[in-house]
Amino acid sequence: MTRRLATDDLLHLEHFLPYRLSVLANIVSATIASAYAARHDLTTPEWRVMAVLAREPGLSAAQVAERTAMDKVAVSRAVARLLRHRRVTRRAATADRRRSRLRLTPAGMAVYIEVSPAALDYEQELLKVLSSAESRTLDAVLHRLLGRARELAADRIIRATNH
Amino acid sequence: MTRRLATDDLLHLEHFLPYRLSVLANIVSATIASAYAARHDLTTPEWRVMAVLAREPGLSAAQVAERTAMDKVAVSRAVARLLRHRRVTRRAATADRRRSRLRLTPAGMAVYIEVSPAALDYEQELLKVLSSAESRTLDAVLHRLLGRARELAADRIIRATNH
DNA sequence: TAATAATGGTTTCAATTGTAACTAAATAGC
DNA sequence: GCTATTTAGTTACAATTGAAACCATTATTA
Repeated sequence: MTRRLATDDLLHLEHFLPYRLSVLANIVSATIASAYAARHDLTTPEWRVMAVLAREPGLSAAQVAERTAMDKVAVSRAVARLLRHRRVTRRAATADRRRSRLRLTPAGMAVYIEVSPAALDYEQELLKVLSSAESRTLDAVLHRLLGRARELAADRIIRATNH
Repeated sequence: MTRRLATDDLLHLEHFLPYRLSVLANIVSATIASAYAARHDLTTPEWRVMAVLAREPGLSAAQVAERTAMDKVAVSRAVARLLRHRRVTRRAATADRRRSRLRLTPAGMAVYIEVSPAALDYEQELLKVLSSAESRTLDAVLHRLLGRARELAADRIIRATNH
């Protein structure tokens, strides 16, 4: 008994995981950005660069790119703005003079120390609607989904490259 | 016994939920887009508009915006492209001539019917790394997080407006 | 050790996106 | 019924982003 192809068999946007992830991530990022963007004249890429440099001073731009999942152009632009605002310093690495060593200035650290708790508060407010078991599951699930998403993305790239 | 403020107390990007959501959503969206963008000359906004029109023919642009979480400008641009490619039709609503009624053409439906299973396959591939219990939890958790994120975003807007 | 390739990072140019201003039609107030 | 508002959607302009070309330095290799 074959059925006609019905729209029910096809994709329903509201239930489609990629769409839901995208909407959630956008609203969350926009809300957080609205908290620091105006007050500190800080973009999301800058904020990410600062966050990794706070924990690992002396990283190069490429290392920052790795840790923030940004591309090198985005890092370059964020760093340029941070330099102009005297929030980071840059000097050439002694061994390899192509490579830079980036650090937060005290002023940069001060901004980070002020913004960071607000961001963490927001995260806590968001997680209030989950039980601690759900939070743990979410943590594990996101970790595994990200790994899987990277695998699938790599697959595609190989296929696309070999076209 | 008070401790000095350490970077451990501050935000660690890799563990920060908003950051992780953003990275995951981006890689997932980019992978899916790479599947249909080149093959069908279709952008993500167009794809979303098509997906809702497939299920609910005759929606207005504003209704499409609601259901896709896009703003009206993005919908307008996506619809303009879809009209040019003869993938949707538009006529004015009889009652209110400002309002449009949008429908997929057979050609538009054909594209949707071709792309849709590939997108659903991708979703299944992604979810393979989760148990069915985890999938169900994720579903519920995303639903609640989205509701909460909307509340928090609304809060901010009110505060921002009353500055 | 000269020539070539690879790497780190920046710049340029085009495409995408966001914000505000706008047009057209409908509704509300008087 | 005439003006003021609101709503639906588009357009214009600025800011952001992405892809490719680019410069400088280091590594490779013949």
